[in-house]
Amino acid sequence: MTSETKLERYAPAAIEARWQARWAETGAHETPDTSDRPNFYFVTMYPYPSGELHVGHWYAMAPSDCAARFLRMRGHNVLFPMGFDAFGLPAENAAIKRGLHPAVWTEQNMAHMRDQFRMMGASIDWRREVVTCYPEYYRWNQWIFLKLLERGLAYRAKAPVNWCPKDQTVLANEQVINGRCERCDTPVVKRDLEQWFFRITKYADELLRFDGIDWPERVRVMQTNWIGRSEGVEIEFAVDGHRDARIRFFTTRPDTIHGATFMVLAPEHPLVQTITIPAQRSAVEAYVARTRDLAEIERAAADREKTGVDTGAFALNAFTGERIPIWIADYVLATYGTGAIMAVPGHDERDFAFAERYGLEIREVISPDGVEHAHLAAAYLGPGTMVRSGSFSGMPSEDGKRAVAEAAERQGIGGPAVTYRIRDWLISRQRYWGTPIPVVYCDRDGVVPVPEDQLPVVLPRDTEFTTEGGNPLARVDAFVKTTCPRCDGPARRETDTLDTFVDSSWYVYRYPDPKIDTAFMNVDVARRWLPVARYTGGIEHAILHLLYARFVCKALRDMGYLWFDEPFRHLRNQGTIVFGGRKMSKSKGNVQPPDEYVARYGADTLRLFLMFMGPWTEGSDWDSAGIEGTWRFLNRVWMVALGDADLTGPRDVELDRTLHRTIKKVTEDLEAYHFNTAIAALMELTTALLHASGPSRKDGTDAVVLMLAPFAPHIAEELWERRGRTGSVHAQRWPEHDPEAARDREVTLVVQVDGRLRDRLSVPAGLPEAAAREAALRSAKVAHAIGDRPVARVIVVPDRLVSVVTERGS
RNA sequence: GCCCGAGUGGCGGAACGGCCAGACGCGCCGGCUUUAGGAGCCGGUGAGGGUCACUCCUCGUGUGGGUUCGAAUCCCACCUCGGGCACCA
Repeated sequence: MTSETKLERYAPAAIEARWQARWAETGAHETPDTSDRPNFYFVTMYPYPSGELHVGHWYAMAPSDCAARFLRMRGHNVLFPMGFDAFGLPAENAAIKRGLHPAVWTEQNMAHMRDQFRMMGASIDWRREVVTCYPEYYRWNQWIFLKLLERGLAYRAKAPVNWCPKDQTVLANEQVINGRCERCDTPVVKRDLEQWFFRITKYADELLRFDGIDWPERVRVMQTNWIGRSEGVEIEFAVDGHRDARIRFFTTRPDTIHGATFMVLAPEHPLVQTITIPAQRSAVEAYVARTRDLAEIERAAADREKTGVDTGAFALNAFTGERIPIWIADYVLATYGTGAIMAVPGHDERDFAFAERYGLEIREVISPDGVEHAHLAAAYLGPGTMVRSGSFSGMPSEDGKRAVAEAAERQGIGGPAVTYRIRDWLISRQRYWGTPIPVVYCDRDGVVPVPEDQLPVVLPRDTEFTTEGGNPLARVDAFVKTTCPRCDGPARRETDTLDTFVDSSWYVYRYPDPKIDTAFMNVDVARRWLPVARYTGGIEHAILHLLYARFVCKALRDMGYLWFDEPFRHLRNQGTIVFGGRKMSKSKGNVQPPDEYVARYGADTLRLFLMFMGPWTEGSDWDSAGIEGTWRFLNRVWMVALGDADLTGPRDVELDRTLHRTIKKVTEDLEAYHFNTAIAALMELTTALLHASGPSRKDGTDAVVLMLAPFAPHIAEELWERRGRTGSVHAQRWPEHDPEAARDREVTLVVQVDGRLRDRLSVPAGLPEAAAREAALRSAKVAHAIGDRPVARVIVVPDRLVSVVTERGS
């Protein structure tokens, strides 16, 4: 491909800077609220302002930008906003370490990251930026809290909660991963503390439904498992010698109730104190104390030997009439069900192990073969026939579930019940850099919400950040000491701040008009955009942000503030980008800065490379080795678009066919976020163009520049201009594929004999079956492969293959 | 332990409503160009075998079975890796 006039080289640095400046000047990415095109709200999860956009951020955001640009060219008025999840612990830790105020540190980071977004060429409408640490934003965070409080969806309660000793704060269950703090990996411990919660459990059933939203199966499964709905019955047994004491328990296996030979309470169960007999008191108290100090990971280790202590008390099994011992053990969790179980060692592995260790009775009440066995070597978990079960004996255990439940109901000691694994969302944090929870504590009036017209409760700027621990906010007297809004008497402000997941649970409602100061959302503008048509982000938020956002949406809907049931209509998660064996993350110290690659190859090449590495939803190992490939590709496009070629003459039907197939492929791939295969198709087309001439080359090249625009926005703009076209390439319509031009005239017919490929025939498309069969049998190679064996049958798949089966071969 | 997802050249990955395995790219090999380095361009590249020029043959998608004229693709079992949940009664 030599060209006589020397072609100027592709120099990305100058080109990218020039177009970024031009886009800023012309407001190219400022999306109007109304236009002649349908509105389309495309959001990618906003980042935490950790300091810089690393390759992991680019991996999340460049493809999202590509998808947004594609939808624009497809005729939508796309709003693609960005903001910062600006509250949170790292800012506070940086303050402690470097003596920089969290606000200053955060502001610096955001400034730098905005520049980096521009460098990436992201088509963000910055007029709509949302920053959660500004009072204009967190004021509405406080307002939402008050609304939830009004509606009984926020409450304060003392409960055993997760405490991270390193971060010196409590955590929500969702933020404890394998017994460790999600942020710092420190094992968490349980503490009994009075904290603020959001009543997410009230929406458990609705959160299990995903009607009308297009979300990945994986996320739906994760949320479903996390919510953990379990149907069974709740029954209560009386405690022998205690008139009023009843132990309620939940079970999914009422059919095994005649095998309940003892009961177990969680050590934290409120009845423990009441029922423990004097002789057992010291042993029980010691065990309770030991449990309290145990780290959650140790307690939760399923392989750990079961321990427990006898309370000395007895319950009365209402079905057998027996007195059964009541134990406490830490394998029963205070936070699930009622914190108490009927133990059926014959048919539950955990109860079996416990009974064996402490010599408690193991009784078979479900028999797989209907015969009573004297001894059980292990718990039998399957279905069978009820035995040793009084009047229920002989009944299939599946029927027994309902029969026992009904019997319990008749006796007035129980009934059907549903239990969930999900707990209410703990939203208090004992940290400074967050939204102050807008309540005060008054000696006379108790807990008093701050009136709406006194919002925001501003986070005081001046405080001391030390490593001493304790919430710095609690040390700011001017903040803490206040007057009660009700009685004007002296009062104390709440010094806990809101979990930052509260901030992110509603930020997408704020983007359409982030400046409105009379409401959390500008309804008139938001109606044109919401709900989010497409949302993208990391899979790590499957049961954190994505679950919380659904809950807050439903709660706001029920209060009349939203008109839809789900915040995100369509969701796709990019996979994780792994470097050095772990997820790329600043807190793990393995980030790859993009700067070096941008300086050397340009942002367009890096964007393209990240999208080309592999399927976006699968994630990838970061290995920059292949970046040369996308760089070369852009150079080839440059050459095709600007190099000399004879553009006169007849059309090239074959090239036109390649072109229209490529348009179809790239269009379909981009709809589905299959960036890697779309780029491969563009590479193929570009190579074909390099060797072509005539009007087909010209049209094909225009199409390549257009289709490249979402992937590599700068070079596409430059080539569009240099090729003498007017307007921005990004304002053009996406090319349409012509099915007629894409259609094959000739196809390759594969001929198999006894399953082996023996010949390929080039035949006209649409060849009738009989003719295809005949053509195949005429082939010398096929005849040779058949030999002297008789042909048993011939299968023809039109335009694809002919399969010949011989008698011996079949 | 339970529930998902995935195993394809030296590497990243294509093809998965059954039908030409390895698109595209990296790397590597050869050639052209260049004073040289670099860059670029052209060709080759799953393994093995063959009158290796053309045509050709055998094997080949984690392992072992199965269904089918035909399996990377469907079914069963197993192994390995990744992710989620994990004493949830």
